Amino acid sequence: MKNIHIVLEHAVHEALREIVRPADAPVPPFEVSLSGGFGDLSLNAALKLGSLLKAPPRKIADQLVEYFRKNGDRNGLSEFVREIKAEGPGFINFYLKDDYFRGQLKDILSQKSDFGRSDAGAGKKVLIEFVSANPTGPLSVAHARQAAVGDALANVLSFLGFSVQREYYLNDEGNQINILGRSIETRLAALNGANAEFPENYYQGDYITGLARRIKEKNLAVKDFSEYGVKEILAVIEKELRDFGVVFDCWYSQKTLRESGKIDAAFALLKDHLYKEEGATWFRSTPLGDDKDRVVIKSDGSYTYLAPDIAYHCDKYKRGFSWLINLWGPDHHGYINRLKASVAALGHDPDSLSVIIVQLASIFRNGKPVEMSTRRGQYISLREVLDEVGVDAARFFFLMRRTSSQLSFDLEVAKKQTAENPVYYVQYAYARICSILRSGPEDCVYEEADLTLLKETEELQLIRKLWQFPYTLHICRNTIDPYMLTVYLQETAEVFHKFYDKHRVLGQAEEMTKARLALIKGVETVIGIGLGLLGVSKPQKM
RNA sequence: GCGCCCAUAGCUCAACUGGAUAGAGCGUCAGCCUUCGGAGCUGAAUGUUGCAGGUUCAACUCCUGCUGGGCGCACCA
Repeated sequence: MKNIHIVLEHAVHEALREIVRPADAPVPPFEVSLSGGFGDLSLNAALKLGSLLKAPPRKIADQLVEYFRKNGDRNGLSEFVREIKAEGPGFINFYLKDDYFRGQLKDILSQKSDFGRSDAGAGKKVLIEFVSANPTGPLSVAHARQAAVGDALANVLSFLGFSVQREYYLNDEGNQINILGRSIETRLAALNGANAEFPENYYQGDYITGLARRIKEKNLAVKDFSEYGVKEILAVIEKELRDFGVVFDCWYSQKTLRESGKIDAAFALLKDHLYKEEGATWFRSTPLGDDKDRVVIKSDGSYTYLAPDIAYHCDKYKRGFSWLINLWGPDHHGYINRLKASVAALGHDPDSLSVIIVQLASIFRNGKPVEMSTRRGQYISLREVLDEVGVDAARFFFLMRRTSSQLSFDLEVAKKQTAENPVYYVQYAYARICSILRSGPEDCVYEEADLTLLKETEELQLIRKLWQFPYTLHICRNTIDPYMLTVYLQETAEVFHKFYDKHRVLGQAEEMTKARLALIKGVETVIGIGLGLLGVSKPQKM
């Protein structure tokens, strides 16, 4: 069976050429979108054309529909389409044949865990940089959400044929690292009985004292304190992320970057955009969309934070990546323009850099906000979330809302194994299916089932829902946000539960049971792929 | 003071990026267990999309001005 979208696209282009002559108007962009309740696919080309041609959209829609109906056999539409109607203000809705959907289920059964996989990304090299927290302390919930989003996004993009690398930018030198060293030093002095005062901007957490204690045993020199601290803390961070199911392909060290001379090399490329003033070197970023010019080399000769970052992004392109995705916390949003300006100055398309701001999750416990203060070292850590609610619930909750919107995360709700908790709703559907499949005949070959037996509303709705899976992934890619997948899985679970409530799978006539087993096998496959992409486990039993 | 983001049902959030009757979950109320997992299903109530204008076939979505929240505005990282 030919791909319905190629057929559709050709048919629409052809119809537009016939009905609207190019001399009269350019062919407007059209889009096929999933519609909610009006057919299976809907086309808004007539509405778009209406404004271009200053003609009533509904009239154009009627003409197009008439054309589609007349030429459906020739252009291949009739193979998929049961009915085409112009509805509402001028939408053209396509109602697809049940057999088309049954064919989709067949595809799922044969492609199994590869259903929805595509080569749309054409191997394009994508670098997703996320978390990148300073190695000065354990990760917080804010990093946890970035980790969940970045990892799921990476999974989805690889599934869609992109060549994805996960990278953590390691800020292993500079001011914060010096402060880490001094924090350890001061705690060590206290351990040795000195009555040293501990400044407010030092790292307050208890882990500093732990580091100091170990350093005391090792008898390290003061100059090695920060390096030792970074190493130890990094090991903790790496372990936390691994326990959260996130593994990075690359840890990119800022120190190594500077020592390699790449910063100077990047500045050579930027030469025409740099100038000196008041003893400092400035980057003329204003003409490239920034609010004001930025200092890159301070008057004392040292780099600002922006300098290695420019070189870092320059290096990303040099390593062959053509799409850079950065996940940042909301406190960095003011930084986007200057980085885009740098990218532009280096001769790259600023649109090839996508900066996603991952909004904060505010933590609640039984509906009450949990106070957090990084300064006092009082914040909910990734570790605490992991210990308390587990990987599955944590990841699902972080992904449940649009990445760009703040969300509230109630630890007690996430822990509950009830209907309030959406991750269990989805996993329950999965486990339920597994249970039925276990009770079914052992040697069932699902691909051989007679799918034409599936005629009930709930059955067809379920297949239709499965058919929407690849679209969902497509939306995730376009919005650069895996969140739509969580919504999709909840909806799919819901449609399944409804089907389950109304129809029995086992104990029907043999062929009927086989057909329904094939159907739920398809649901298991799709929910399984989806949960896998989100990094949530697929329990056979709960 | 300047800039960016947000404001939608009692609560948490959607609305496929300008589309059709603004939808879900939770909570509330009323129902469904002789049969594959009740962690489930069915039904009911809930809205002047913060306010005021504007743009067009069409506005929660875009523009302007208010109101109320969050975050940025370093020769810090």
